[in-house]
Amino acid sequence: MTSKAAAVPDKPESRQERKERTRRAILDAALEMLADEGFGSLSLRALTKAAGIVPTAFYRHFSTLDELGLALLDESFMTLRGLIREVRGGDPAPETLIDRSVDVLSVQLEEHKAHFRFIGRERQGGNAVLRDAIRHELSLFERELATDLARMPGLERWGAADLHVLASLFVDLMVAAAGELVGPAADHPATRKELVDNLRNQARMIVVGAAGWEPLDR
Amino acid sequence: MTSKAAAVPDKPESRQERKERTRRAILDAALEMLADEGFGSLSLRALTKAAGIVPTAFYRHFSTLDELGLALLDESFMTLRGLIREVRGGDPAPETLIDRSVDVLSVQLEEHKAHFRFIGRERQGGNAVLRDAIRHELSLFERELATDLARMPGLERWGAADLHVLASLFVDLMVAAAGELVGPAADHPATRKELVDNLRNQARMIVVGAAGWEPLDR
DNA sequence: ACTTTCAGTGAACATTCGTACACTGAAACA
DNA sequence: TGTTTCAGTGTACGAATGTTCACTGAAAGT
Repeated sequence: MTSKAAAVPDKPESRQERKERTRRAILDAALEMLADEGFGSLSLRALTKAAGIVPTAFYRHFSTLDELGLALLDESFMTLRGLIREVRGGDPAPETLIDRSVDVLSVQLEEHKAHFRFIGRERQGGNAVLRDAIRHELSLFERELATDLARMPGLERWGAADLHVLASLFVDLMVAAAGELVGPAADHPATRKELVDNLRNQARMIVVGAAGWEPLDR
Repeated sequence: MTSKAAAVPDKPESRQERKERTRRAILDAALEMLADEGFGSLSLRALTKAAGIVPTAFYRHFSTLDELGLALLDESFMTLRGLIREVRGGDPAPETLIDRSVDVLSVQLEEHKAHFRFIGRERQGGNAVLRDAIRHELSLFERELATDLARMPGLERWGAADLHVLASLFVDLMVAAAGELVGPAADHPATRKELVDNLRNQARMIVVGAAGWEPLDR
């Protein structure tokens, strides 16, 4: 097919190019299979078959299944960090911040559905290594969010504990919303709109709470 | 051992008594194993071995593994409903309601850790049947919570949409907190106290938000 | 006292699993 | 040019999987 009909000479393929290509095939196959099953019940044989390689070839890229899981986590948290960066970029007008954040989340969630689904699944999943890694990364994410929030007008005098309360509320909200929006129910546009609208209102109610919040102790 | 040494005559065991006993053994074994793995990777052979029966005997109680999962869900949501009932009972003074709810949740969570862990795991787990069932039950739970909230002072004039926003916030918060509190990190008393304290503050911030909330449209 | 019911047994099955091992062939290197 | 490296192949293995079937023996029903 592509050998002669294609106009581009796609033949010359470096050795590490090819390796990287099958590595991606493995990662993509895993992400697709993880839509139907948990990481714990992921079969190496079925995975490699879906990736188009023979079972034993897997070990040329990962020495264990857990290593594959951690690689998937790296990818997934890359996109999660991209989310916060995209929200931060542009105008940081406090008024439009909620709408902007919800919109960005909605778009990124649709674009990298597999990554967020993976995080949401394995966050409470059976594998202890993945679970702890996700917990750690999410706490870093929350911390980063907290430092951002500290610069918001009206929150300058909040203590670390207050910021933690608010940031964890937002993270919990994001995780919960992501869990809903990656599900099959969110494919129906009207249902998806309801979910996003409710998410926006939830965020607003939390912001109202933050506005009326009197900082703890001290 | 128990045949002669025991003072109680534990011999006379009815047929359905015995059946119920092994059924419980299966359910308990499953709940224990589900602390380490997802339902999707639950092995029927390992399960029946843990329950003290031969693999094929499983089918005398459940015709499929999914049926076992649904039975576990029934149990788990029984305890969840017990939670809301216990909060409702006693004095419904709005002032102490948050502290009371958090305390009840903390105790019930410790007492029925396996049930809540099961719900939290399979909520985003691989099995579509369990996932949908949990989603449905949680939406019922949220609805029930919403009708309770509708009777609270200051919320009498809220619309269904407003109540949905607040109730879903509380449910998300409860699910998130449960996920943290069933983990091994919550075994350390100091860590657990931090988690519970933060949960209480999160609930308070939401309540402040609800107090300052102006109902949608109309 | 007999027959029936049925929870639990035990052997056997076809699959699927993860992994070890020796291999091939082309790219990278000398 | 000849040599080395190494991603991917193919076979083979023991272990574990879910499910079948005929069975046993004691409780339940007659």
